[in-house]
Amino acid sequence: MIRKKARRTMGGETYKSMAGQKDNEVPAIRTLADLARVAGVSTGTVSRALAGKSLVNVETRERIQTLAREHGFRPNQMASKLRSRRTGVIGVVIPLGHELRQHISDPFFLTLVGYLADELTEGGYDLMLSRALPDGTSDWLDRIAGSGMVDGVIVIGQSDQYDLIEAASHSYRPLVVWGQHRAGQNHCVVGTDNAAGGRIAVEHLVASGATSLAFLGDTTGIEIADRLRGATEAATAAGVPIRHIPIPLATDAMGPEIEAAMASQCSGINGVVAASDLVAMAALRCLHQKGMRVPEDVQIVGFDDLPLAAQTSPPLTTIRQEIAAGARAMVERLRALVEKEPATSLVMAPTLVVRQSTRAEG
Amino acid sequence: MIRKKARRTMGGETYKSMAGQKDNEVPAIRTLADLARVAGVSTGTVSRALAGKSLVNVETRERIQTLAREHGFRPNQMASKLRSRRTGVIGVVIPLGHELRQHISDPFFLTLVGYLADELTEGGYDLMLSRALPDGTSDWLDRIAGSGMVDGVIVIGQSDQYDLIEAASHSYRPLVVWGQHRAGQNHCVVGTDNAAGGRIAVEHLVASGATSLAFLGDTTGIEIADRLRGATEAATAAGVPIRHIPIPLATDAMGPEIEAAMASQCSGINGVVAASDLVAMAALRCLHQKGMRVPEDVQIVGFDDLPLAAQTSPPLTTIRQEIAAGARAMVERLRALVEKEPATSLVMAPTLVVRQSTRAEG
DNA sequence: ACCCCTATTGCAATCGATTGCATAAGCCAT
DNA sequence: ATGGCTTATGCAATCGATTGCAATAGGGGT
Repeated sequence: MIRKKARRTMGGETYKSMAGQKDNEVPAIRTLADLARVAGVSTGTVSRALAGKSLVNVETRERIQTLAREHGFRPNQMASKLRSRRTGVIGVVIPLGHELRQHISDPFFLTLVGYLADELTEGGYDLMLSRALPDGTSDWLDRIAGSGMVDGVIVIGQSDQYDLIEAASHSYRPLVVWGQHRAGQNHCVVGTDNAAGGRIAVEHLVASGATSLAFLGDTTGIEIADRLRGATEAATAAGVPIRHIPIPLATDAMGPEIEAAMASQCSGINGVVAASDLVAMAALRCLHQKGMRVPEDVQIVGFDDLPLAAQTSPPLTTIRQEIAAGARAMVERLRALVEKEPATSLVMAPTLVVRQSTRAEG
Repeated sequence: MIRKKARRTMGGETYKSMAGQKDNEVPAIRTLADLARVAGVSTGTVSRALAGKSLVNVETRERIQTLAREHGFRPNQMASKLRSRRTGVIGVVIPLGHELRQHISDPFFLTLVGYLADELTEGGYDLMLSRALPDGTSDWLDRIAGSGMVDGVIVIGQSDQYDLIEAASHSYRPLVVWGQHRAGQNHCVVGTDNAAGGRIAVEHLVASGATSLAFLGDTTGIEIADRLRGATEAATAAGVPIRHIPIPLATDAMGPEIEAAMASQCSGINGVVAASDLVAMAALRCLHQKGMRVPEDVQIVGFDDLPLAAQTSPPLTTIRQEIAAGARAMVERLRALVEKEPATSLVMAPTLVVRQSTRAEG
């Protein structure tokens, strides 16, 4: 045990004294103080020079900047952020509340993450990605928000954590959520009018001849529940029957379940509203295997308009969510909140993108 | 000017004194010192107690931990990381060297990011996501590696930055790259044997009756170039002609270009090796529109085996890359490197996944 | 009764950059 | 020549947690 202890200590020492000297002949400049010594000025001046402040002499500033570049010096961010009380990092969290099987690699989430990464990088922020598995303790949001590591938090999808998010938003301000808006809610949300999306989908199906509908998708997530609500309303208004088939949204488990569900419950259905493009794709494939033609025998409308919706055969008619615009809006709002300014929620109108998985209207 | 200065100072003060008091009646405990005062001990003891060290009395430790939980106190990570010289953050970078149009939301990258997020979170690390647009200055890797914000860096895809990565690996150790392995390289890489993948694809196509082949995909990325090389070797060995059609891999621009390319160059082709599943999907759709049947008229083999490869119609025969296993391997290796232990590169064997876009062999 | 030892706890230096304030130098006007 | 002003720089406190070392108290052995 003593030996182990000794070894560890020595290891630490070795690390410290050798760090950065392996491939550099020069003594390696690691801190502001090092650079200050080389430049013959104080650390304060170096700090100001590197920050490009006008307080320092132009000549001095450039000399120091050149020196820093030559030595590949970059100030330690940890120290900087500690002192300036600003991290320049935004936390992006995906709560996986219902359906633990729904992996973080869900295409919709990842597409949104991609756009967020672009927007945040553009604005000089870094992006810290976390997945949260809410358990009983329910401190997943506090943990990341209160860690002192991030200036603000973006939550992608409310899952079944709506109440917790709403509660957290009262004490933690720089918080923007992708999801469903409810009247009177406190937290700033950006999302799509899901009910309208469901309605539009059904109206399109009815207009192009569908007479017996199904809604495919589990409605634990409140966004999905709202899509079903809109779809049901429109179906009722049109006098067309609609059946709800709550298959899970998890990518990997979708295949078998959808086949079982469709085999047993879908006889006579000629119009399908899918909770997402992925569900629609699974349905497409399932129908194809059963020898049903799309859109001749059954019409399908997806939801999301992911890039790959245009790549299926037939290409998918779908309800488009403006993911890129949404990402931009979220970052704008979060920045406002970080600056202590107010921000209002945004509910975007969904649009129908007609491709070839439905017939022409009329 | 004086007024402005004064205002700024006051603003700062206000922020400081009011922070965290908005929704809390209690004076809010923000620092170790605050908690120490409440608990009647020193900050050192609190620090040790929260870290769960055995040095402190069990009783005291539990009292402090309870107190911390009650007040929702969480130590400031910036300070902690500064002192302990360990950030617990891994940087994940996607260099977009060739093809700036290739968005960060490329499904393959994002799938890998998803798995990495899972693996890293599991291991107690956070993940900082960056996209890098290498320009002339070429310091994108140093910038993130030397920022002091991360313990290590994972680079997803070498793009056309192989030399820069190789160079950086000499001075920056905790670095693991997803991509192509070259003999004698210094940086630790995890990836697939791309040449073997190309070879397998061609062998399968030939075995199932293809007599005139095409390879679809731009080969600026060295991984893709290697796939083409393997494919060409196998075609030559089998005495079957193969044509290279360098369409770009960018998702959005793929549609039109692939159609133009296939229209002009693909007459007589009955076997296609795609550089990725996405390219394969585009080809699939294109052929479908032209009335060609897959696999009866043309057979297609994709590359990657993304989850959605099973969802196309017909489902895609493809060369599988072990993305999940790769992510795990990368994290394992990175952890070793962070601990100053050696790590060796890993080249995984690709496997053929036969679905319905190719005919039965023999 | 005295000394040694161990289990706890406090003290203060430290990580590295930032920034308010003080200081110094240079310049102009009186 | 002196005071006022601008510009440039240095000094030292500060951000908040960690940790080596010192100090204290209580327990046991002789």
